[in-house]
Amino acid sequence: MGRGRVQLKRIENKINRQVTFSKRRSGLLKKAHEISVLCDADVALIVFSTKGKLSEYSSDSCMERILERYERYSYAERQLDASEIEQNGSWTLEHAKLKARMEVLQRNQRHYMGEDLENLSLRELQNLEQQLDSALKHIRSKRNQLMFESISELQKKDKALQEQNNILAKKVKEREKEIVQQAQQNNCQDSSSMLLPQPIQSLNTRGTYGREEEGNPSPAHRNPNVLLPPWMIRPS
Amino acid sequence: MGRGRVQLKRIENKINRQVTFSKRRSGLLKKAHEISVLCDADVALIVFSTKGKLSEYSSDSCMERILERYERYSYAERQLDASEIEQNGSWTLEHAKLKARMEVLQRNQRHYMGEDLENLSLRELQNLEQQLDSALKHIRSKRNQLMFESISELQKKDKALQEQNNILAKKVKEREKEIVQQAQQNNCQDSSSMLLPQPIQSLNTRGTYGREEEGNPSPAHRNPNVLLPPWMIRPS
DNA sequence: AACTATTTATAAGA
DNA sequence: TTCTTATAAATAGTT
Repeated sequence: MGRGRVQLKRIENKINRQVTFSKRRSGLLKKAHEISVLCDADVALIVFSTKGKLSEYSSDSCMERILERYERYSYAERQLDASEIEQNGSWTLEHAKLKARMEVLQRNQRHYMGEDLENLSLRELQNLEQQLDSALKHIRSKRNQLMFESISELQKKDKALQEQNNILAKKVKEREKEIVQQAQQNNCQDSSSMLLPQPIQSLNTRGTYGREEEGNPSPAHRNPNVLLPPWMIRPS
Repeated sequence: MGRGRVQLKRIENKINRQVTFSKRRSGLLKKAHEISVLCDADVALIVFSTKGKLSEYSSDSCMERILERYERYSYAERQLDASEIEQNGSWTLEHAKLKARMEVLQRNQRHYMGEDLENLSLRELQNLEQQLDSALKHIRSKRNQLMFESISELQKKDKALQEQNNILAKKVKEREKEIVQQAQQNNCQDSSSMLLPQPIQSLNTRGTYGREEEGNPSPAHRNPNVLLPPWMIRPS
């Protein structure tokens, strides 16, 4: 349907193939919907593009329901384990299905962990690779988000501690004055600077958390567990 | 498409509905096949008629394979069975355990796909990241292995074809000589170079498979299905 | 099942 | 990607 007759073979031009895919996919989905409505049929349609992108259509009842129906039907057709099922009662069927699905999940999981790749085709490997790649991106972005949140929280805490620190330092100075005055009153001047506290050093304000120069570790680095979250310690 | 416009609603006349179903079903199956071939897509189509009769189509890889692949994508598993289990007191402990394990697997799977990361701690995210990273390495190495195998196989084939090609070229030259001699014998010299064949151009030996320069496509590129495996065609 | 008048889908071009 | 348009294909109603 179009300006030229079309050969039923793979379209080699990539752009063309992509465009045709897009058009035909929407046509196919439309027709799947139409037959399901017009003829009251239950339809499930799953399409993976070359690049592995999924499109799906399912009529009224959801996809899983239709797929289950399909499994049931094809089970019945193949009459697998029919005897076993009848022997052990109806729940065994559910149990068997559960087991089968679990096996699928486990196999997938192994694939996600990069194991058990021997039986995969190049195509499947590529899909897996793409999926994992995008998953990694999500995970890394999530991790970064958590890290930034942690950083800004620490900075807030830092600021609060600074302020408290200043207040305390002032109080100490006042206390010192009182002592000095008392000492002068008692003619005894050798205790002058004994109680002067070292102000607590702050994190720098750029969120870089020390190590500005090698060989000159900041206090935060000498005592990393006090202020730094665990992920800050490893280079990763 | 037909002699009248059609409303997108259930056809009430039973006969009509059945006929339309039959026609449209075959159309739908055809189109599913076409898109799978033309656009190199993986398609699964399941249709249950009103009466419950099953029709199905699946591209190259078998139905089960595609459905598995689908399951990998769709993990929005219904937990309908949970209530069912409690209703039915006869469920064994083992079954419940199975169910629980499956949920764990499903959650893991979602994590492996970079989904549902909200409740993970930074530590967990890092573990996940490391695992996926190493999985990706395995997968990529496996893919490379497959690709190199394919390449060396193609190179072998290429070499063999080259040799055959040379032999044929020699034969043709000899044949040409004979013809020229005959022509000289007949005092007729205008057929001199008519049968000189073009030797078949080889793949280059570095395994780069043509397209060394744009605008000068190699013969392998003009006829990719002859020598190239599918993954060599896309740049991906 | 076949046959067509029409509608629809879509290939190619912009 | 989206729109347009000429044309191929699908199919509704009919035989």
